[in-house]
Amino acid sequence: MSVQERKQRERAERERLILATARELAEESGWDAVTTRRLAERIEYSQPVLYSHFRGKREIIGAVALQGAAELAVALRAATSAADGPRARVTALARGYLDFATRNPAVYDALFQLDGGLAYAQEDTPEPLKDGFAALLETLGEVAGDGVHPALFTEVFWASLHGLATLTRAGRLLPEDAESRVELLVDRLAVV
Amino acid sequence: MSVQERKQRERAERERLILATARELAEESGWDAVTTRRLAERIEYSQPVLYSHFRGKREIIGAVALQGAAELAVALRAATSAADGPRARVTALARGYLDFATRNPAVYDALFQLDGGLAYAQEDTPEPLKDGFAALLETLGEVAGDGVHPALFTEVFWASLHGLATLTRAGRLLPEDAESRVELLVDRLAVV
DNA sequence: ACTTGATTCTAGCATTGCTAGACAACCAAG
DNA sequence: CTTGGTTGTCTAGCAATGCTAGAATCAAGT
Repeated sequence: MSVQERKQRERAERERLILATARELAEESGWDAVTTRRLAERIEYSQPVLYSHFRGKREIIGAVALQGAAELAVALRAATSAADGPRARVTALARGYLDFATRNPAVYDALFQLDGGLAYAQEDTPEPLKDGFAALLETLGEVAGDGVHPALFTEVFWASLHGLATLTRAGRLLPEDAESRVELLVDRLAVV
Repeated sequence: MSVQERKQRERAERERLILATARELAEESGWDAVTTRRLAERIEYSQPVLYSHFRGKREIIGAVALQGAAELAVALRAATSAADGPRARVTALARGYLDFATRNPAVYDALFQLDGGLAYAQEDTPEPLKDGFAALLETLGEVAGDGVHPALFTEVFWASLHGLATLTRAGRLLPEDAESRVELLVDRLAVV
């Protein structure tokens, strides 16, 4: 048995290596640069090995997205926990979210821009994704306002953040006024 | 001279054909399906002809994006002109925007998701893009609220709409509650 | 030592964006 | 009409992509 166990361990280790390398490559030069050949070369295996772990490139993106969702949830909870009062928590949440998108553009792309073959907003949505949304909901639910469904409010707030994040990163919005935009958004949307 | 003029006309006509076909193909099966080979075949010319009109695929996307920007501006002005009062105009604007994104997903992608090699939010930004933003500003400037820069407010509102549009289309938000989200957004962001 | 079964690699397919160089069509001058 | 040159278009090909079939290799158990 121990032989098989060792093999399984090694296999799991290699899978981690693949994902870490894919992410590294993507953050370095974008997901377009993550070709199966380059990835295979970096992990010092041949291409077909990748396909023994993942169905294809899409599934690799999906796996990175799941990692990212978990990290995003952690980052959001860390950001809000330091703040006092609902209003301050929402501001911290917004800043934390945009910060995450700026600092991990490739992971953010995997999560919300690219096709990783994941199911969103459904029953079979993977746990990390649900938890990411839950992290948003925890803080935003407090400021949804009377008669407004917390989940609906969270969706709208999230969409706004997402819009700011993507438009800024795509050069459609200048980064200078990022902070003013966040303040305006929180001021208007959150009911305190 | 008339010979040259005819040739120029024919050339311009063919350029229109290329763009219309690219757009058609993109709306049919997404921009990934718009390959230079398929495009060339549809217009019944060989691939290199495309490169005598555009530097490459990116520039074709950019050209479609410019068309789209002009159409979006028209659509937004048409939507708002029928509404009475600032509040109704903003609602109409939001609906019109999301409608445009839903009805022309490929064009919307060319405009705001893909790289068409265009400059945004700068001096050398092409006129149609500036005008698209202007169309938003005309209606949103009215409801920015005291002490809030109209352009800043427009950016935030636009980002929210963009977030709703992209997340919905990518399956990250369910389309059922689209209308509720718009109402909530307008209610909170617009100062009437 | 040998066989068997899993694992990994080499080599290749079809498709992509893009381009060089051959070829043909056309127009102006003789 | 013929010729010469320009302009335009096409054929053929490159390197890179995602993915896969089948050969080669390695390790485990007898």
